[in-house]
This record gives sequence, structure tokens and C-alpha cells, in this order.
Amino acid sequence: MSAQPLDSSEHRSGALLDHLARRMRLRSESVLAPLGLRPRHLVALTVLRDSGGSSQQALASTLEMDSTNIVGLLNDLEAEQLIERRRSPEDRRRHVVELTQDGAKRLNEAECALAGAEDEVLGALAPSERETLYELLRRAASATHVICGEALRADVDNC
Amino acid sequence: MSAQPLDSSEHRSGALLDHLARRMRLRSESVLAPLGLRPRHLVALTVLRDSGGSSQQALASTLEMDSTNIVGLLNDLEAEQLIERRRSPEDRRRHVVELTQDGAKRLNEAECALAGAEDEVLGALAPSERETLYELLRRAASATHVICGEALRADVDNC
DNA sequence: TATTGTTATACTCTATAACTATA
DNA sequence: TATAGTTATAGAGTATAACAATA
Repeated sequence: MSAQPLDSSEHRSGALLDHLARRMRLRSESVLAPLGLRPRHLVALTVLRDSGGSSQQALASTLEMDSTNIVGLLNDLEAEQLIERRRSPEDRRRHVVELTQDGAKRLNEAECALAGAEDEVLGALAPSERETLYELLRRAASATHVICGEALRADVDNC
Repeated sequence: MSAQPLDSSEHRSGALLDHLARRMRLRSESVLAPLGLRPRHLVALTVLRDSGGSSQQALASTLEMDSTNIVGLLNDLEAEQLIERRRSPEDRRRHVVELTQDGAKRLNEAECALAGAEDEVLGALAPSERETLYELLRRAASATHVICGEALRADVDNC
């Protein structure tokens, strides 16, 4: 301990981040369950909507998920006809994955439900603070990788 | 869509939170590995230091972890003599868990390593912004449960 | 030969149930 | 009877390896 505590506070945010993310995930799972979706389904749907369609590899890369896990994820969504897989005409190895109308509709509903979950978890923060938090998270996330606000954002005018 | 986009931006922070927490965890795992620790070990050590000792149940409650998982976690730490388990004299069912000197030392080293991981993950944010982020996370986290800044905080004067 | 998607599989994480020793 | 800690175990999540189709 030096005499001057001037700089002082380097705070570790890692554990807090982990803790809060876990709570958010648990609450999100609860509110999404009635819609037959899980949080991971939602991020996939969101990226697909915002990108207007994507290959499975591209999706894996955007979500920083292992591509083998994308398969089952899309199987779920396809079984409920929320997405469609088509072979790409340009490269027949590729699947072009796109949202269906049902998918877009379900996504809207899910986003409304999620807003409720966030209200619970972030209820201690004022709206302006929540906006600040969002902005900080978005910048930190987009700095190191492709996934950024545009892909993970949702404006909800529709609840 | 109504005419006035006034309120507008309700942004979903859930996916961002999850994404960033995952990155932080991965980086933390990397920098902690040489010290023989994992992120979960660190939060346990931190809580034990800040609380000055705790029963395993209390620890489980603070960390919002299942108490059965605390057992293995403490086994790891005890095997490296970073913590001690003693039967409580007042209630011999209870274990009083406390940090050893080695544990306190290892915790310091780990916190320095973690600071590096955070620099990587949050590098896009200015110091003042990181402080703001920390403060928002802390308030959101402490609102709903016991785990709060004091328990998960680490001032590092010692790197 | 490399790449996209797929399957099978192993490994980790977490939670549930049953047991013990104390209260 | 209830509680603290422990063990065994099953389920979910995630990653690795091998394979088929296409480039």
C-alpha cells in the first residue's frame, strides 16, 4: 500500500458481468418458455432478421458459436417453421437460412417478453442508465468482434 | 409504428450481456490457468476474504450456487491449501471456511492477472467508462440479491 | 485438397436424490 | 423432524472427430 491512494479503484467487473448475465439468462428462459423458445433461439432469429439471411457458417461466426451446435439450433427453429433452409444456387454446399413470416412474428412476441425480463433484472437502473449500460456493452462487444449493436439490437415499438 | 418515435430505443441488453460475459470468462480462464485457478475459484476466494469466513451454505447462498457444487469447489481450494475447513464449535454440523495465507496471496496474484483479462475485453472503453460500467453492474446486481460490490470487488494496489 | 453441413461422441457443468452426522 | 455437508448420478451444454456432398 503506497501512501497515495490516488488511482485507487480498479474494479473487477468480470464476476459481476457473469453473475448478472446468468440472472438475465434465467429470467429470459422463463419468459420465453411459453413461446417455445430459448435465449439462443432468439439471438439466432435476431441475427437472421437483421442480416436478411445467412449461411450456417456465417451465423456460427457471428454468434461465436461452434458450427456443429448451429445445426440443432436451426433444426429447432425449422421444426416450428420459424426459419427456412435452402441450398444456395451459387454454392450448393451452402444453406441459405432465412426467417419466415412466422419467424418474424414470433421474434416480435419474444422481444416483448424479453423486455419484461430485463425490467426485472435491471429494474434498479433508471431508463437513462439502462441506455448507458446498453451503449457501453455494445461498444465493448463490437470492439473485439463482429457481433455488435445492429445485430443484437431490438427496438420495440411493437409491444 | 406510431408517428412519434420519441421514446424509441428500448434496447435489449440481455444478449450483449451474455456475449460479453462469455468472452470475459474465456479470457479469465486463460489468464487464471497458470495459477491453477478457474473463475469460480476466484469468486469463492474473494467472498471468503471479504466476509472473513463463512459456512458452506452461506457461501452457496451468496454465490447463488447449488450447495452440492460448493463441495467440489472447496475441495479444489483445500487441496492447494488456499482455504481451510474447520468444524464450527457452536454447531458441529457446520464447516467454517476461511482463507489461508497462501489463499490470500494467490488471490492477489489472480486479481492482477484478471486485470489484464479485463483490459483485453473492455479495452474499447475509457477508464471512466469502465468505472461507470462497473457501477451500473454493481447496482443492478445488488438490487436483487445479496451479492454486491463489496463481495465481488477488488481494489488492486498490489500489481 | 478444402469447405459446408451433418452425425456421433466425449467432456464439462449443474441440479436432483439419497445418505451421514449433528441439532 | 430438520439442517449442513457429502456422494452418486442424470441431464443439458459445448466441443472434437469423422463423414458426405460439393467446390
